[in-house]
Amino acid sequence: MRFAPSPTGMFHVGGARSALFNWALALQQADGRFVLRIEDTDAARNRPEWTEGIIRALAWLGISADDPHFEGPYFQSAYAGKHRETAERLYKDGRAYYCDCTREQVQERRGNPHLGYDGFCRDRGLEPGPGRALRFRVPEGGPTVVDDRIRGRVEFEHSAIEDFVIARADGSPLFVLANVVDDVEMGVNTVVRGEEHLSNAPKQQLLWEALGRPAPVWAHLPVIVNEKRQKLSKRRDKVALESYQDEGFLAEAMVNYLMLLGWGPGEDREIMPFADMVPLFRLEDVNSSSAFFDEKKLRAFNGEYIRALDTDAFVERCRPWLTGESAPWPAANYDESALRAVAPLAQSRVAVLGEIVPNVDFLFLDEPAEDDRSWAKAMKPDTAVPMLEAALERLADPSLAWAAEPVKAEVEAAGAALGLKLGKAQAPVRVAVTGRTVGLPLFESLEVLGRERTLRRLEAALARLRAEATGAPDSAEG
RNA sequence: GCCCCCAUCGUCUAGUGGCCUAGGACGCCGCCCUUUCAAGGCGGUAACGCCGGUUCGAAUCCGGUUGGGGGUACCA
Repeated sequence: MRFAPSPTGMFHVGGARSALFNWALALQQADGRFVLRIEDTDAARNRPEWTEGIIRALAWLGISADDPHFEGPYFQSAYAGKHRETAERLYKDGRAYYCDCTREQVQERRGNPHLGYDGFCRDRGLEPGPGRALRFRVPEGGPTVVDDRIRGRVEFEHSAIEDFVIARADGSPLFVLANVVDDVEMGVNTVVRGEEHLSNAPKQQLLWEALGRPAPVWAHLPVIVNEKRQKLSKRRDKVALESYQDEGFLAEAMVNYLMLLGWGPGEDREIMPFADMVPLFRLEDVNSSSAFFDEKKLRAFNGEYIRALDTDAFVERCRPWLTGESAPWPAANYDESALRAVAPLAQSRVAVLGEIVPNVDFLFLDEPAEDDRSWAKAMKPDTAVPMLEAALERLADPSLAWAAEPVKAEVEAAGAALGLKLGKAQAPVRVAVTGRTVGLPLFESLEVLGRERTLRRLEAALARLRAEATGAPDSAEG
């Protein structure tokens, strides 16, 4: 097994799925190896942080460098000598030849920019030299048959494969060559990669044969597409694994979802830990049609995984959003015991961990969050003012035990006196205290918030309501 | 253009000639529960691209067609 990404951008979900499939296969055998090779030969487009990102992302998915099945990372750039050596050998064996044609010359001869190389230098016997690239001599007749574990036999007529370049004029190897040379060196026997590489397979198989090695087992995975059914692109689609991680997707959920893109454990099962999938995974069972990356379903999976956590684990995993830089409240305001008190209530309400923030911010913010739409919806002066006044009066009673049930009873009673059912009566109170019409169960929230802060917020809301009523009516909002 | 891949509900898929009046999941809709919102429960919506074959019988096999997609670099 091997996974050979190129560090030319943020690590994305397609690469993650390929890595996972490779990983599952490697784990199936005691001596299975998952070789991570960073293909960094395109110096202009590589950056060290991308490489670090790949390793970090793999670790997040559970593909850990600490595992004995993991090997690497190797860096392709370190094997340049071997690449050149192999290119030279291919030339000496007559399997490749030098060519000094420019792209313009080829096009001029063929008259069509889409037609490939015409073999002009095939028999010119050019020696190595400046301006001369090395081309592989594709055999004259017959096809190369790629035996793909997912797609079956795929035939490529040699007449349709041009004599492709394997080394640039400066001697540096191209992907097709470097990739094969490294795989040969590293003893890779199974290549599982995206469908976009299918057209490289016959060329690489020819190279393996030219080097006197049996070609590896090939498996070309269906591409992952966007809603327009185009291959996911780093430019236009949200594909970075890191962005999902930042939003609060659980690695377990991401892994589970990704494994289901093109494959399934069978028996109508979907939610399943990776470890249980490993023994069940078979390349032969992988689908060959492209799959849409459905974030809605990913979210549903994530919700399932979040709800399956126990409270401690849930709190633990929410911590980065609660105590990190992004938290909207002053760090000193954070109170873990308050959080723990409402955590079970929040757990079934968040689909991604990041959503914990708007659910609990009323506990840690000095003022409730400002949400104009909520205010406009719940704070209709004719009902909100009397309701808040009544609630305030009842809740201010020092003999009232400050707990969810008694508080609920008071608010309910205050509403009843005004002819409001609890559903209506609680709305202004909720907005006054939390800033929003939706959120955690209100009375449990008030219990945790405490009497003082609750009363203060009710007063503040009432004051604002009165100010708006007596203020400039022409500027009132609908 | 050329080469190659693909084709079941909106989406991910089950299905490998009769078990299919096509199953599951996400989504969507409705109902129940309910202090909001979720979660949960119950129910519903919705698909074999098309045309020919083969066969007693086709979502399943074959051919064609249409439609998607990938590749077509001295990128990876």
